[in-house]
Amino acid sequence: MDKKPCNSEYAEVRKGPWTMEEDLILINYIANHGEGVWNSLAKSAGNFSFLCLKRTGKSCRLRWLNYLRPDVRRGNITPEEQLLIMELHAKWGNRWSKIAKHLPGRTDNEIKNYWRTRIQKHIKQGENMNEQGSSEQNIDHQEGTSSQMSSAGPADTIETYSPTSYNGNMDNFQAPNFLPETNGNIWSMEDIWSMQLLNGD
DNA sequence: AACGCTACCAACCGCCGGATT
DNA sequence: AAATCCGGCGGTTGGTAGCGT
Repeated sequence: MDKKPCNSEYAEVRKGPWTMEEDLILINYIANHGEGVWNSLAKSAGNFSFLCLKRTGKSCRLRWLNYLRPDVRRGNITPEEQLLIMELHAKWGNRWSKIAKHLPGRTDNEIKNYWRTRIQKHIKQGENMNEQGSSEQNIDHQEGTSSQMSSAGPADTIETYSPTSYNGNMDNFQAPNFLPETNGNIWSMEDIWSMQLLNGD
């Protein structure tokens, strides 16, 4: 599938991390035209702005769904969410989007990452323990990996995004006086949305 | 202080299925 | 009915921050 773009305007397609400028273009476009029709979005968003959005529709969709959407919840998975993920995964397997629908604000990508990097790892560790028949001690694998897991859990892990420019208080937020040299990840969603508001949209 | 390792996350890739022509 | 287009999904990878030695 994934047909090759035949249009010359697609000759150069940008890849890699999104910049704040690109985020703004995308947010602006969706604010004005709504979600969906990603391919045409990708086409017209380039014309829509003085800046060109040389991204594929897929890339735009992914960026919006996983990061820019205002209702995306960021930060730690709560124990309740973790439990739910495990339950639903036991039920449905790797149907991440399906699972995500039961976790408001969480994206399939986030859940998938969470599963693969944490839960799956701990399950494997648990299996290894069992294989070794190790009764070495009741190292709490699974819940107990939870010594890590739950501590990696809600309370004490770092907020996913902690941009230097935003201290959590929008009143004190200072908009930059220029668009930073495309290191988009410096910016939090709050920054971007506030920029959006400043733009008057 | 420097280096190596690990964990985490954003983003890309390829495939699939539904919609449209 | 067949071909094409497009959005969605799951798997994988690359970059990097954080931590330990």
